[in-house]
Amino acid sequence: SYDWSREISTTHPEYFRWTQWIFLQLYNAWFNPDTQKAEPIATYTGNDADAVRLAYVAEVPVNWCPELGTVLANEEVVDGKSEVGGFAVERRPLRQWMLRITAYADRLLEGLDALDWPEGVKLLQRNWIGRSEGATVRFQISDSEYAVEVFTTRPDTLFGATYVVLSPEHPLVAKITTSEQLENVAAYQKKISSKSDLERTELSKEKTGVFTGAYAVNPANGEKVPVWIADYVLLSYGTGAIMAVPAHDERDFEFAKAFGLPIREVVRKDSVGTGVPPVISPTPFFEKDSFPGDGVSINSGFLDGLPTAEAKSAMLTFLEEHGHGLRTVTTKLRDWLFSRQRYWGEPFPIIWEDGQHRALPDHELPVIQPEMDDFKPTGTSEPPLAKATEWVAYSETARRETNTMPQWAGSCWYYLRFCDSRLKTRFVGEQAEKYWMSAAGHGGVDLYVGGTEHAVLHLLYARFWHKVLFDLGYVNSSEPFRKLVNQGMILGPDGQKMSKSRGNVVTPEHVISEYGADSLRLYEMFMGPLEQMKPWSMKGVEGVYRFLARVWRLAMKENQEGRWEISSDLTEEPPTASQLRVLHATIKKVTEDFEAMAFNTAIAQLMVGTNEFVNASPRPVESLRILLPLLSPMAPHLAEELWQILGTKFSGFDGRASTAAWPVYDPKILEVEEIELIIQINGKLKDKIRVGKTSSEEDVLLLAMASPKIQEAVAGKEIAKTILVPGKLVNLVVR
RNA sequence: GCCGGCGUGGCGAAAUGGCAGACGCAACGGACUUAAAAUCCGUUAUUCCGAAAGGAGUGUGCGGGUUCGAGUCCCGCCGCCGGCACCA
Repeated sequence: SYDWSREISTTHPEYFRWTQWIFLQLYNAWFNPDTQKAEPIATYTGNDADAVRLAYVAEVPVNWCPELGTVLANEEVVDGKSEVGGFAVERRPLRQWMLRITAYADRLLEGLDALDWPEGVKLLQRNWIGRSEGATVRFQISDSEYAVEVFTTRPDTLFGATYVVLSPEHPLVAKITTSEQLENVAAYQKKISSKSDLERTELSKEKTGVFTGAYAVNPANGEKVPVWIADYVLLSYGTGAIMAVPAHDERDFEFAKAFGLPIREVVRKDSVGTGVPPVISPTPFFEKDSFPGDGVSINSGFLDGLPTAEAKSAMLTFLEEHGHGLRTVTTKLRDWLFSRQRYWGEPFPIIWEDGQHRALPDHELPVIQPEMDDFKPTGTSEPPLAKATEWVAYSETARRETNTMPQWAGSCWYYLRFCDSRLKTRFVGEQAEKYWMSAAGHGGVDLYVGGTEHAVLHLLYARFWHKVLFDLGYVNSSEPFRKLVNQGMILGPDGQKMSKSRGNVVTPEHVISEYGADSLRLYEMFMGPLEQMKPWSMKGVEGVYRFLARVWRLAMKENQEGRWEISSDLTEEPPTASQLRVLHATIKKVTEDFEAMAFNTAIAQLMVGTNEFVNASPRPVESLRILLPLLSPMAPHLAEELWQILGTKFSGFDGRASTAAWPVYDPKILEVEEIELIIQINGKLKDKIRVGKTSSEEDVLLLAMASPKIQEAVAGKEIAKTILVPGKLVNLVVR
């Protein structure tokens, strides 16, 4: 049941004052690469603190929709137009608040291993972080002061780099393009800039690009290779430039074929992993395919004969020794764009003065946005709060930050607030945090149930914030959510996702008014495994409704006047031996299934337990003392009501809630004198026998052989082997 | 294309490598009832043999394998669902 005294709202000032406070902890901290931890900014000894803060300001390109007057997320932009309304969206650089989540990439990755999360969700986070190891390699532009840096995971293929490609938006393009190519390059850039990211990736098949006229020097062999621009290279990943090795990269291969660029083989598949290069056979290849796999280096000078792994490290050593490159790790993860141009959302506790930002002191929190008649977008890139001029004017010379935080901010730490939701002096009490979040050695929330849609959003953001709070000593656990379970979606009766347009939506209100909340809850748990998607069925609800009615009639009987009263069949006589066994089997199964969150099978067993007593007359009241508490967590209204009613006549139904009387099973009751063994011949079931539970193996075998069916089956055959699994079966292998 | 999940009766589903289909729905038959609803009892994977009692065989998407024994473990396919997608 819920403890409503802990209810919180992330939009309440008493809550979001602490969201703002946590933001200030990020603002006042930096990530120390030596300790791999966040530390107070005071420990930073460099000369530009603003360049290392975990919360910082930067100019970044955003999806700006002039018509809607707001920035849109990538997901909200379709084919270069806004998803809502279909208005044009343009890329525009804006001054934004960013959170340095990339500093935590390695720890966010490593931390996943110890988490009890579905592998699928862990994988989504791993892919999202997208860590890859490789090298940045410097290519000097010939006859120029400039050099281009590329990132590659395959430094071993450097001898096969036959051209270089820059992203069309790369700043170097303007500097190195020759006058003859200027027009072509400009036209191509213009064409690309009008495309959204989505379009650029969707039309992914056809490779396009333009030669810049410039050449770069391959640092491995001194060769001059042409420099191109192409939209298959993304500015946002790596260095925004690549060395193209068409023989060993599918995309480079397609591009090279399209534009007639040279293809040079530098890796051969080795023969059976011996590391020895195969006898060079006539080059059969590059009619159709590149070879992106590992092998042995060829045509590569000092790398020749080395397997890929060794060739990589030899090349890295060479690059570092000669100042041509560095070992580098890149991630797909970008820093988190943390500001929005919206009225709602937590205002930043930040003041601007003389072009400098600074934190508000803690005692001025919470910062609450003013009441505004017109809180709509301004039509410019100015946030709506900029119109509240009185509020913005913090002092004669200082102005408030007018951006607000995104909707994710409040949910990044709410689980901590639940530990201590009313505390005024701290975001969570130290003792409360220790008590609730440090259980079972690991810490973090014991069990978190939610959908997969949060995999790389909320679940990643919250882990990031939690690790910062951990580093700064505010919490005791390094991870927020120790165990995660994804509940499956309930589909419409047609097996399709519920949606208004399909007309297959079933509302809980409708079900509750028809069958009651107990039936709704019980059916949802009975439908199937928690993690699984499953279709709704009204007939199924009726089934559990009938089951609950049976439980009711176990205790109650309708009298002549049509009123329900305690059934006269109920007796204090103890249950029969077989009834008692069913009851204790039910306790065992329900208790264990609850631990495993296998609610569907727990309910099935409760049905078995109930059915055992439906026709019993007299009916031992002990059955209800045991069954009601087991049912209570899933059908609390019914269980509690019966518990109270029976308490007026029988002992043992005391005033406490029925769940508090959770029974414990007695293993002795579950033991049986005789067990049924199955007898198989060559693994196929042939007969069953009953044997005493203490029977010796010899006795069991004799009994098995005595069975007429077995006699018949083995007649005239040789028994080659006998397998006896105690308490389970006898298997005779015959020939 | 890559990654992940899932394929078991008419349906939702059970099954530490050991009796496949628990439990529920639907269907059919019966009891109660003037009747219906409600309730209770029974049958219900499939093929074949048998008048019946009963018996024999086949079955967990497909094909192999490991094992005394495979729905379960391994290899290779097929299908459905979800996610990512020019990440160098």
